Amino acid sequence: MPSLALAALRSAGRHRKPAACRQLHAHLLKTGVLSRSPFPSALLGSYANSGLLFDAHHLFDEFPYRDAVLYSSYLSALSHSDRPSQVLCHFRRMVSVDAVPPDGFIFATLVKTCSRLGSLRLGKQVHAQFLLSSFHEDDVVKSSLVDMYSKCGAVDDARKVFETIPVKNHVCWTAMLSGYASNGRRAEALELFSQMPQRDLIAWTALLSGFLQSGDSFSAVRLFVEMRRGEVEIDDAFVLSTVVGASSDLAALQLGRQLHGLVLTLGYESSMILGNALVDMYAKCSDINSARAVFEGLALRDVISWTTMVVGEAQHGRAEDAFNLYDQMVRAGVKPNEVTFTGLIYACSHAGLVQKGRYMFDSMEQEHGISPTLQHYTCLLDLLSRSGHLAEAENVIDSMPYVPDEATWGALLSACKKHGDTLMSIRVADKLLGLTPKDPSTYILLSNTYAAAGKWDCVSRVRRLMVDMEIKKQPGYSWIDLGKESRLFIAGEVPHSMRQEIIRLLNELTIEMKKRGYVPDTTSVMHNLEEDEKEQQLFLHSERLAVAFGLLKSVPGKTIRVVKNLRVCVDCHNVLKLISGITAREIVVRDANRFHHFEGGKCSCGDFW
DNA sequence: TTAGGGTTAG
Repeated sequence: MPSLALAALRSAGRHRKPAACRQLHAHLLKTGVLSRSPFPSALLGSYANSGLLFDAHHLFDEFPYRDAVLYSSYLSALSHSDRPSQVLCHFRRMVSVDAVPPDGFIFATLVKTCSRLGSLRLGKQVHAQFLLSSFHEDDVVKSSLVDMYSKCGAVDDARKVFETIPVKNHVCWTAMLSGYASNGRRAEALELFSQMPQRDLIAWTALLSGFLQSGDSFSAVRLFVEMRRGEVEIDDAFVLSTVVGASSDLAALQLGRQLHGLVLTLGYESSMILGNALVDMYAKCSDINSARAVFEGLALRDVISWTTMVVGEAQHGRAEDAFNLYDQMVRAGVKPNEVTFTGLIYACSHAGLVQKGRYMFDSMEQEHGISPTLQHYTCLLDLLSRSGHLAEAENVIDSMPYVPDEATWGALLSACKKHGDTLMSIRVADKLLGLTPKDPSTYILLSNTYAAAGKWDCVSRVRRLMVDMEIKKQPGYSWIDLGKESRLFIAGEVPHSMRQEIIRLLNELTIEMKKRGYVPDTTSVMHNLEEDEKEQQLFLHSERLAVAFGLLKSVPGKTIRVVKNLRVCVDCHNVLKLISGITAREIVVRDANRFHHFEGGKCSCGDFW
């Protein structure tokens, strides 16, 4: 009978059945076997797995004796929880109060905790203790060390530990593989992958996800195609979620649609996580209506489902929809998290809803107990400064409990420029320059600010810094995907094969635009050029080339979707509005910051971006 | 009782 109870307990934990765990707890108490090993640790583990961390705490605290096995279960449950740092307090208690020395199980859990905390320093301390212990040959601990070093970015240290494992199993191979791939060490990842004795689905997923994490979404998609050609059976939703994430990143709508089809074919449409990934994919691929349709079809929605949709609506400029969703979410009893509020304040910021944004910022802490992070302050500052409340925005920086970073000062500086406050923009630019920024766009912003104020000595200082730090202005490029054909356009470079057609169309459109009052706005061109040269530069901005290509090549009447790596400039924004009116076509542009839906001469952002 | 792969912002 006890073995049946044990099997039931493990099953309840594995299948996350909290009610069953509690019933079994009562049963174990009644039959008097609760204190008999391995019931205490098994029950504790099942409680933790089923999300009943409070019951697990209670069981642990009330237990008459706490040995290494019980500690092991408990620390493991804490290491997987959302507060892994609690492991450390209980570890100290284990050693000092209960005088239990750590064994291999405990070491593995400690290393896992360091990995979750992202603390390399602590990880090295635990590693040193492990080497001094009598468990120093434990391969499971070594595997966890490989994973910890990989996740903390110390890939070479991971490799050193990896080499000391005499018989390598799937787990340590995958940990090492993931380390190389997620830290951008592509060649070594592929080399290791080719050496693996067996490549299971987890290894493929790790490699694919590693590429995605290191920003190489193209490789991730290529790898998925290669995987599909082989004999690996997709029997869980992990790899699909990852590759759907890659198509979001690439804004590859056609690919995303195909993957959605595959998800349905393979029967994973009920996976919430995959559903969340699809919602995000459609939103990021500019098809917000499909995102909404997938969201409405989700059988179960967690905070990530709601937040993904809220953020999607916000980035598409549909602030009212974002807030309606938020109200529904709260009514449905789902507790918002810090990301939800980033999305909501962002929605206000991009719709000029200053009062509402201030209110959301306050309610985050007062009504939901979420302390604002630096990012929330930056969002608030962005909202205030964009709307012209520059002094109040600067005041946010002075009063917030964080040191402002490049993004914070950058947001304020953009707003100063927009509102023509030269004195303040110089003051902010000086602060920003003192931070030695990393982002090329910050240098462009600084250079433009100083140039506009005629501070040429500062302009040359910024230029020198760019040369010294080998910072290059990122060329603007736009990408258009017409299904059968996709094309990349770089600013100033018209593809030879279509040169005449594209230039002719843009010229014709310019004539019509001028009839409708278009005057080129060259303020965003930074070089000291003559006015007509500046206009020529604008004329060849990549998004215009891509839209022209779309107008020439796509099915008439179909929405034209373009992705741009930088922000759309003021002049292109005016031009795209006009083109959408002249050609009666909907044009959707995803730029570095948000989405613009141009239709009938207007943009969904209300010129507020 | 311990170790590998998945979804939201930036």
